[in-house]
Amino acid sequence: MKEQILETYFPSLSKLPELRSELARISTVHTYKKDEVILREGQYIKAIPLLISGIVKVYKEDENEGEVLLYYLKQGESCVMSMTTLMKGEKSPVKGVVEEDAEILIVPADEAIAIANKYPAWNSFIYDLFGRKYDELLHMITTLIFSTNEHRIMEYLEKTSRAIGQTVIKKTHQQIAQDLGSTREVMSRTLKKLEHQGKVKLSQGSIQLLQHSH
Amino acid sequence: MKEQILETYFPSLSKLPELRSELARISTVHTYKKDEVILREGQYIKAIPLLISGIVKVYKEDENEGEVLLYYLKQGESCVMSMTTLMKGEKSPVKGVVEEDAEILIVPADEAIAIANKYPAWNSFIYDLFGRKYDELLHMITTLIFSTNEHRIMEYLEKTSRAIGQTVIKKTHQQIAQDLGSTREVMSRTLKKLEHQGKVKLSQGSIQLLQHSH
DNA sequence: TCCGCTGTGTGACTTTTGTTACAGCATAGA
DNA sequence: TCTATGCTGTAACAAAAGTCACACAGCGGA
Repeated sequence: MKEQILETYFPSLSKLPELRSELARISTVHTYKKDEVILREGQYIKAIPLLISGIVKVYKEDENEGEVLLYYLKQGESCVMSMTTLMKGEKSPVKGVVEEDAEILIVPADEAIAIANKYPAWNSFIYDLFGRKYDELLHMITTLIFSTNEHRIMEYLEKTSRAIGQTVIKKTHQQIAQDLGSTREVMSRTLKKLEHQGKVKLSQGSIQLLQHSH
Repeated sequence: MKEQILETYFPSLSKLPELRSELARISTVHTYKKDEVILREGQYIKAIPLLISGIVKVYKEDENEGEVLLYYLKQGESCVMSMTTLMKGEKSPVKGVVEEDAEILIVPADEAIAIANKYPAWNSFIYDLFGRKYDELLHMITTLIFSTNEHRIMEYLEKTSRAIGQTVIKKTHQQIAQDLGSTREVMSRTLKKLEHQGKVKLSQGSIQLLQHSH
């Protein structure tokens, strides 16, 4: 059954039957509810999570100020920071919160290291994921430097829409402000502007994305 | 001689004599002059660079606007993006420019993949580096979101000072503006402010760092 | 020494973002 | 149906960052 899950959601880890069955043997499936914190900043990594279903939000906290949404983790993904942090024996620099009820395949830390040392395919999997998330961060940086808030909010809405697989995003302006490290008033003002431009439709507690910017 | 270099600058890749001699065998040493572009955005990765000496600046370009300095690469480091990008067969999302004349150990792409598949230590090395650079990006993001320009410039000066190993930074306000994706006037104004605070001393074409912010 | 180029300083203004303060709206539950 | 509470809209102001215009300083070559 776990082999079947790996086969379906983690094809790159399943090509080698040996790796697949070893992963199936050492991992356990857990389910988490919305808003559960599965990874705390400053905590040592005890396991590598492989997402089967649901969505996990990954945040970076700032010492004194607030926190920012970095990206979402979806089906077939894992928290890349976990792997590198684990290898270095350091504490997690990020926080993971369940956004949509999630089923997660948990691979214990020491077993994950053994796997990494034994199977090249595991490293390829991690490299691939790492590259993708790294790209997202790079894109975030250029947006922060070269774009306006307006553009940034549109990208946030698009990213969120893509993650949840629908155009209606059930979030308050306050929540969006928190995810972006800004304030409610600025969000309200900017969203109104976007509505006038016909890009979104606003209602209580939700926003419908009408047009994609790119 | 290359074994000696690995031994000295890449100890984690030298513990296993077998890996060390294999790396020595397949790699070649090249020297690059200041301002040489050793890695272009949009280019396929042909080799993994391991820095022996000198400094390489890594930039991310924005489609329409400018480019931003992401971080410096120093002795004992490598361009992490190269490895993940290489594994995925994609094009480089960043640009690498020599800041101080550099000696670089070049490991050809296909050989690097073979090494990664064969030696766990190589992957540990990459994970470690990746984690460090990822952290730098995360820090950059929180600075962009939660701090002022003033703070950001201080961090830039400190980072640069650390990289070159001295407190006098030979850069014009224009160059700094480019590295940060801002404008010369804003840099001049802010630097003047920092000088009044006694944090830096300004002269033509160079800035002396007097105090560290943290 | 003088000229010219590059680099720097700065005032005045615009745009963008954040802050304060408050009013009105929507919805769930009494 | 009414009301409390949370969500949204918006004006007015403040602060930060970017833009424009121009003066002048420093340095290197003719």
